[in-house]
Amino acid sequence: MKLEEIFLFDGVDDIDKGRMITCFDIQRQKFEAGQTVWDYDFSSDKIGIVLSGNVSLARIDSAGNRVVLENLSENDVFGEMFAFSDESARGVFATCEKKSEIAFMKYGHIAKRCSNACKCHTIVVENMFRTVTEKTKRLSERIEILGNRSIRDKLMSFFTMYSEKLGKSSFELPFSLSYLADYICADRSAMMRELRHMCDEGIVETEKRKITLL
Amino acid sequence: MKLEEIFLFDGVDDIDKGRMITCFDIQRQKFEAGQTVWDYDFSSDKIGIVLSGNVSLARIDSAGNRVVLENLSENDVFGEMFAFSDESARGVFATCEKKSEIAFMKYGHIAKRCSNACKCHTIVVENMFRTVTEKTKRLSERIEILGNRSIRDKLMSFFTMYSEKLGKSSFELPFSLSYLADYICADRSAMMRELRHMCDEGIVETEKRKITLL
DNA sequence: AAAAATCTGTTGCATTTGCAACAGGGGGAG
DNA sequence: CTCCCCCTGTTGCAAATGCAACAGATTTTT
Repeated sequence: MKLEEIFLFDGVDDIDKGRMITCFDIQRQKFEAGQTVWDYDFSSDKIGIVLSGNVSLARIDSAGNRVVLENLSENDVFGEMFAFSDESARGVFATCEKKSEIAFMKYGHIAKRCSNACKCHTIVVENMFRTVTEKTKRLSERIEILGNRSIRDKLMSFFTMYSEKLGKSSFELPFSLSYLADYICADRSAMMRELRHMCDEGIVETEKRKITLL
Repeated sequence: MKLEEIFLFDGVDDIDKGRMITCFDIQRQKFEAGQTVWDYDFSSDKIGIVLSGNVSLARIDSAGNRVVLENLSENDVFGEMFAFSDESARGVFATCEKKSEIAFMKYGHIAKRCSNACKCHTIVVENMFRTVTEKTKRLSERIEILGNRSIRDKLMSFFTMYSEKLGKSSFELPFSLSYLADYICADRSAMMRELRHMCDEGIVETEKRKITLL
């Protein structure tokens, strides 16, 4: 993806876009699948924007458990969480799932107006705000799902939300069942078992990744 | 709390503050404990800022389960999540825990520059951005905790995070054990039992709300 | 001061869940 | 084609969890 296409510059006219890209001092960097983009052990006010590929933000605790916080794809931002905080984000890692390219820039360039005080900065801040807000929504949805105490309720929450989003009671999962188990933070085999029970009871119908709510 | 003290206006000089408060058309409203501030069934681009008291944002699903998404106190914002979205936020309610006062304003006033194009608008947007970012962090932390599959791991995640935040290995919980059980989305009695086991194994020491990590 | 509400703490029991282990199928790489 | 990897699907078993129910302690309200 080109830097000009980053969501951050939506609504900014081409001439200003060019200026801002220079002014923001954006670094592009390519990563291989499995590579760690950076860990947050050293504080930094850099943020990353995914230009291509897939990046996942995860935390690994002292016991070695890995919890995926976010899955990021094209035009998603990460690192804003730590831009302000003085406390370090120990144990948080950004890892590339696929071959990916990422644009890095200092958060300060967005928040503070540059010395030129260009008008279009306002638009950029608004775009950034919109993205962070959407992220808040995604995280809240996830909490809503994880808040359920049984696997069945987690699945139903997820299915219902996804089905409402698509406006269809029958749909194909956008990812593998393995991934779904990770997303709802449950054991895969236990999830499969529960899915089977739900089928038996006539609550849903499943066939591979195709789910139908009854 | 006075409107002048809202985080949104941090860094804005007094004269501009006064202007903006007028320009933003902020409505103050008082609520009793237990009262519903609003439900998001009807879409709206209003956001709320808690001036005093406590407000909790929760979702109630079709089965009647209640999952608290956020607990808000003085100077916290809510509703930004739905300011952009066209899809309704069905089943999300903001409820006052205590007697509370809330300031309402249209999101549009923050994001778009007003016709006067006052310079200080930029500061306000930055403040808003900072708050939303902090919220993102809070939500991520919660996901990290809920991501653990056992109550023990949830507790350890929470205790470790909180203890690191305070820089002490011994601390008093900022809320009741009942509340803690809700926060980690576990059954209270099961949590108490697990807490006892952890004491027996010498991992922690507990006495009422006082926790000591060993 | 009495009454009500909330919080802490405990127990038994049925159910759910995680874990470990295995097997077949499909797709991509060499 | 063959090998390898990942995904789907299943099972037995031990352990963890939720649920319901109870009781004393503490706090708040009347």
